[in-house]
Amino acid sequence: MDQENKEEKLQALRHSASHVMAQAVVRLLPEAKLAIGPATEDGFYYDFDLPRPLNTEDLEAISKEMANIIASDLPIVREDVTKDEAAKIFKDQPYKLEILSEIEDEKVSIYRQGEFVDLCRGPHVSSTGRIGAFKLLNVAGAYWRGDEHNPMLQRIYGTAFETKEELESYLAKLEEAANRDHRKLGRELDLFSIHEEAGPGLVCWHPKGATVRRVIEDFWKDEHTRRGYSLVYTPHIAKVDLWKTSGHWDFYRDYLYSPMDIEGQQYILKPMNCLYHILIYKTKLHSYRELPIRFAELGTVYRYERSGVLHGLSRVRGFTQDDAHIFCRYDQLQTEVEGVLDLAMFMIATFGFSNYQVFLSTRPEKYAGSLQIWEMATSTLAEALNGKGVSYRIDPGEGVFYGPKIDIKFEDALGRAWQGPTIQVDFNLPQRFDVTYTGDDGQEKPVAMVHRTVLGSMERFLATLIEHYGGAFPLWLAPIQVEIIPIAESHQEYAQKVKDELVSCGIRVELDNRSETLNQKIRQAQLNKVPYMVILGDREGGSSTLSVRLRSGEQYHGLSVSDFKKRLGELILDRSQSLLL
RNA sequence: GCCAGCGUAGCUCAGGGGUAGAGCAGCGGUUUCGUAAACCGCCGGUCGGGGGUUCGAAUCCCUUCGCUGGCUCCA
Repeated sequence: MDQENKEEKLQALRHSASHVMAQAVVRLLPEAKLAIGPATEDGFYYDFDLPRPLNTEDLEAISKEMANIIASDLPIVREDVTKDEAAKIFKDQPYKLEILSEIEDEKVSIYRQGEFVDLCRGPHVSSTGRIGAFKLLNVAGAYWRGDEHNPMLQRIYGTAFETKEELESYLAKLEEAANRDHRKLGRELDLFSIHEEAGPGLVCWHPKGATVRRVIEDFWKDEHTRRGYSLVYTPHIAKVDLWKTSGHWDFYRDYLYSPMDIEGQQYILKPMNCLYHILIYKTKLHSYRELPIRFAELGTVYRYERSGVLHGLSRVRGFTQDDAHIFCRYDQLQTEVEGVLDLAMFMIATFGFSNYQVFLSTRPEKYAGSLQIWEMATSTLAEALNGKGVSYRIDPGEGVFYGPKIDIKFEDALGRAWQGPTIQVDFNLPQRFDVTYTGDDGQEKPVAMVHRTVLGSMERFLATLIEHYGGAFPLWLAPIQVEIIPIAESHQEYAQKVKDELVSCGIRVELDNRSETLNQKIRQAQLNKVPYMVILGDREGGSSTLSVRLRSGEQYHGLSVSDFKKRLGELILDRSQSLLL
């Protein structure tokens, strides 16, 4: 069976499972009002308006009742009825009536299974017995129609598959994801912490996490310099007037922290770096010959995020963007965008991601700038993508109000999508801040401005990397690259010598001098996911060699220190994903 | 911010009205070991904070902070 067909079948099965769940809920809590219950990418949910909150025991009871319904194999039958008839059937179901009132067709379809009936477009499996294996996962609040002004409903999430084996492998995947959770690994591997005393969403980088971050930042800076960017530094606060001029004070206020008073002037923490880059640009007049100018900065910004959305490193209140702004002529736009795409692809590949998807977001309803300029910029972005041979999907109307954008999402080792590079054209700021250059005709012209980030933010990117690698960073990123393990005290002198030699060529080495057993030391190094364990005993000391154990289990014996050193140097230089010597 | 759940030692967790427990970690010893946990001992918590009910609260109630899963949003 082809993939698409199987996918559709699974959707129908899950949708039916959601109906069965609703039926079970109504049996147990007859006052339940039904909202909606679709299939989702990996399961299904149903939203209910219930007289009381659900708890874990309820989920068990609902599961049991669902099993009964499935066991009795009720046929699921479709009926087409007029809207009036439907209105009678659902007279006690206000949410269904609301949906009904918005359907334009004369006839609507309803699905029945036993005593249960639901307004539904379908399709469904033919009977409840066809639902192979299901599991209810959790209960969550959800606003009716996703609008926070509407009442909050209770949503039950579940998943279903044709076979028990598929369900179990899905649950195993969930468990794997939980094991790779960057918050868990961040603590276990001593990478970072967030403190209640300091405030939520504010991250402290521990030495090991800071090392990973520093390696990435150094790489980032080198790569940007190589590609014609100029690195800049700008302050963390600025007068609020700047943000009033930019329009952020009006459009973006919910994300800004309250101003602080400094000698009678109002200052805010900067929520973005672009305005400072514009100020730098504007310190002098620019000729068309100087463009493009590319200012890059690992700029730390602060945004107010509602407490409920904070999440580990991936949603925080203070973060460092790998930001850059390109000031160019419109005729340079395509080349510039192509350059950013090149850089983005290079970065994605270097960090070990192989699958990604590209989206081009076009003009939204509310927009700045003229139609022509939108048209031009959007087609320029499209041409840049075509020019690079990148296939992409269009996200209609999803552009920012100030210009169209390209978003790249990449998939991690578990197939989950993460927000990656974005490239945004901006018509708004150059106009508001009068950002111009002098053309070859001596006339002042508006610059084309591009905001772009490749990694997103250091915080979120590190979260992605931690989960992608499950904490087992490739050699070039690993906070500790080599753990030296002397077997007994008598080997410490040789161990120190080996350590010094590796350290002298820039390798990050730790020597485990503790009075512990070999097994214990290996175990610790394994748990810390150190790429190489160098084991030194009588054999090695006597022959001036090394025994190396990889965290993946392979072993090498009789290596010379110089060969090991040389090989590590190569692997690090290549930013290799492999550890094999 | 909203709904639900959860906060007990550095970590993982047990205990659910009668003066706080385990394992790991840490510390002190002993052990000097060949590829994922040596042995013995010790230290460690005003049970997130505040208020209340009670003779008595980690336990029940209220409130506040934080975390988790969602909703909304997003780098």
